[in-house]
Amino acid sequence: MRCWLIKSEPDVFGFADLRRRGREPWNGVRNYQARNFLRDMREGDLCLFYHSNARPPGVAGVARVCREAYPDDLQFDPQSPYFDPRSNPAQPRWSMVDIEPLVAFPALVSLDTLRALPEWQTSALTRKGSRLSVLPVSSDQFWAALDAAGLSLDDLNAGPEPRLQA
DNA sequence: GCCAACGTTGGC
DNA sequence: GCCAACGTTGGC
Repeated sequence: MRCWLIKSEPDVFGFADLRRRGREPWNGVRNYQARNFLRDMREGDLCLFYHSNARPPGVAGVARVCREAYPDDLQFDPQSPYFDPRSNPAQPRWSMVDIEPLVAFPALVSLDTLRALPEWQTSALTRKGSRLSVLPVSSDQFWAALDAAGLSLDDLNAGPEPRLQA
């Protein structure tokens, strides 16, 4: 099982939204490196759900991949901001996975907190100027983030988050 | 294949 | 709102 970090702007779609939805297609990724990482994801992989463009930015919880990569339908929708006129259904350019919420962090683990952890020194997340929205995370980094949230393996094994009311 | 112009990301 | 860093586009 691999670990990942995925970014989302909470004003647009935050971890609480994922808890309300129960499950969500992770669409709109339009960067080749990030897309390739999406395609590497396997069912059951864990994702740190990161809030970008937030004050403060940081990890809000853990999600789990519940469907592996398939074509992102928004690339074919002319009404969508994610429409890509150069893609075609025979050879879709962009992919998405489905994710579900697993554990909400009791409190956000901020970017500042991650930066202070030795495990995170080498991450693309903490590297200045890096804008990658999907990136691999080592198991050391994953557990360090979970520990910073005050959580343990037991909390992950407790199973999916109860669905929030919409 | 180079590279200038442009658009976007995302922390601050 | 600013702007540094980065990716993409397209003329040549």
